[in-house]
Amino acid sequence: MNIILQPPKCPPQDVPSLVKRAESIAGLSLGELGQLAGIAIPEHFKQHKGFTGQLIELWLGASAGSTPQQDFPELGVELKTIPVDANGKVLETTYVCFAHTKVPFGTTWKNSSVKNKLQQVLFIPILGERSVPPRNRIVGMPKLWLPTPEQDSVLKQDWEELCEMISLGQIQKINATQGVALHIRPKAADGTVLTQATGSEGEAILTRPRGFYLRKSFTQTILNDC
DNA sequence: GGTTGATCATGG
DNA sequence: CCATGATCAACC
Repeated sequence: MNIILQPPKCPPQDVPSLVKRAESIAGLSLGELGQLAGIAIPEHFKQHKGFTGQLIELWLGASAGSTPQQDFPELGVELKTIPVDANGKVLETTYVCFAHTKVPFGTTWKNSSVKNKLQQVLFIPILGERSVPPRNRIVGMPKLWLPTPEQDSVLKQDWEELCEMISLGQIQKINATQGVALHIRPKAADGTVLTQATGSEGEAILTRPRGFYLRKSFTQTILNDC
């Protein structure tokens, strides 16, 4: 009666089959998925922070760890795993993409990488708090999300405000308290990594690389709206 | 307890 | 160094 599951060898041909694949692994633990795929699960994620995402990518047939940029370019779908607790509460913010420390001329919300990434997202909740060993964390039911006009508007406002500060040379003043749904935080291997930016007088400065992240409250409303 | 800022691994 | 995948842990 048991169906022997194994990771697909090719990318899904359309969005419904992608969702179907995601649904087929819902309810299984990372340990089970690892075992079926012949992959060992780390005891903790202290040094393997991207492990869950890569395991799910494998099981859904995304380009295996090689060429990033988009998970399913043909489908226009971005894949995001998101840790939740037993009550479905979102435990972490969600990384969206790198934040340019210099805003290229002509960049608008419509052609921004943030909007591009968030056009269509398949969220896969992973049930398990930090106290739960990774192998015992359970894959939840996937949720395919397309921003509503209201959500798009909120994201657009946050993005425009943050980009305006960057272009005005105020990047040093940006912190993660800004933004209703979208905020900017450091994103680097460690504190020594620096990148080029523009200072308040228009001069070239070096600053920490940043990334755009979705607030927990925002992703929470997405997951709740089923 | 929840958020912000720091950090880890990997590939190009 | 940039960008992918995120979680850790200090701090308020």
